[in-house]
Amino acid sequence: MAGEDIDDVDKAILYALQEDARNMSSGDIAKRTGTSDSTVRKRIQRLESDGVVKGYSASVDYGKSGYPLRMLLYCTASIPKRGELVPEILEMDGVVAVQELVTGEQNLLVTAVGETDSDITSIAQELLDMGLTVADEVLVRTHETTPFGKFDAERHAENDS
Amino acid sequence: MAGEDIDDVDKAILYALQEDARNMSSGDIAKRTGTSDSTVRKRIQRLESDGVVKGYSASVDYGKSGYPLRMLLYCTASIPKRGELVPEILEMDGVVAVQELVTGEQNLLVTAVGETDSDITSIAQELLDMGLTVADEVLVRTHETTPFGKFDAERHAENDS
DNA sequence: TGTGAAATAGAGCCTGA
DNA sequence: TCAGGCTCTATTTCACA
Repeated sequence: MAGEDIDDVDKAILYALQEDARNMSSGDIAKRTGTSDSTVRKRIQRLESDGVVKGYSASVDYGKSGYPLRMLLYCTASIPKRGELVPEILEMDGVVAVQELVTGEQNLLVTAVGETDSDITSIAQELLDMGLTVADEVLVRTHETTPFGKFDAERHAENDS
Repeated sequence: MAGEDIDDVDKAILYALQEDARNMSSGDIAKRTGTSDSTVRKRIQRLESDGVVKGYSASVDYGKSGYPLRMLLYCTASIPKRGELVPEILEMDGVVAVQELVTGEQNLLVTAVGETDSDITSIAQELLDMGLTVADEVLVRTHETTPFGKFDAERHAENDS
């Protein structure tokens, strides 16, 4: 019910918070949007309580912090139990992400980070112990993310009067 | 060269910043680590300049903000050009992540977000125009992330005096 | 590591659509 | 009635020693 009422100011806020969630002040965003800092702060609170903003996280280079291995583990779970398993998998030491995929097979994609192969195999073993099948493992060489472009007002400057 | 000198204080900082990069003050982290807030702030600056912390980003629920489609696009690129293409792909409107995979085939994994199918097919077309082959597309039902457990001092309380 | 100046966030109030 | 903007106070940050 808190869905589609995302206007251009909200998008600009979301984009700014994706660019730099820690150092971007409400005043900075206010300057971009032509509003006041208190308005931006209240908008952010609303976006948070509506669940549009789920949280703020530092992006860490795991390689530089001593954990050079990043792997994708493709798992198969029975359909009814798939969703219930996700929180448990997220608690596992070394798992940084879990995605439910809409495919017949290999419907859980687990991203694991570790220092050595044994860290990863340990996670794979835990997944097996939960009753999951680990169908494939792929090593990730690089991983880059970027703010969502459709929140960027600059790039979508077509329909403003 | 800025690699392995990550001590327990650094790990606690990294964990705290992954938990809540925006609202976690240096003082909060100082209380956890038994140091002072100015020490924490200087540590953070060092982690940032060393590239261990790559940035801070808001985690957005794209579904609730009007973009319910999240897809994984598995692409094949010739090995020599693969790395050079990544920045260009990240610039594409709707792409939120690109990963280089260490496999013979399907060695680029692009995560795209959109409102409708045509948003995604548009991205797929752009990838084709770059000379990439889109080998497979998978819809993502849910996507959850979590802080890296090995940075959590609580969970690894074995070798403290 | 600790201190003082500047900036930022949060709560309450007021205005206008 | 409610969202935007203003003001005041408590925190937080930054630069300095």
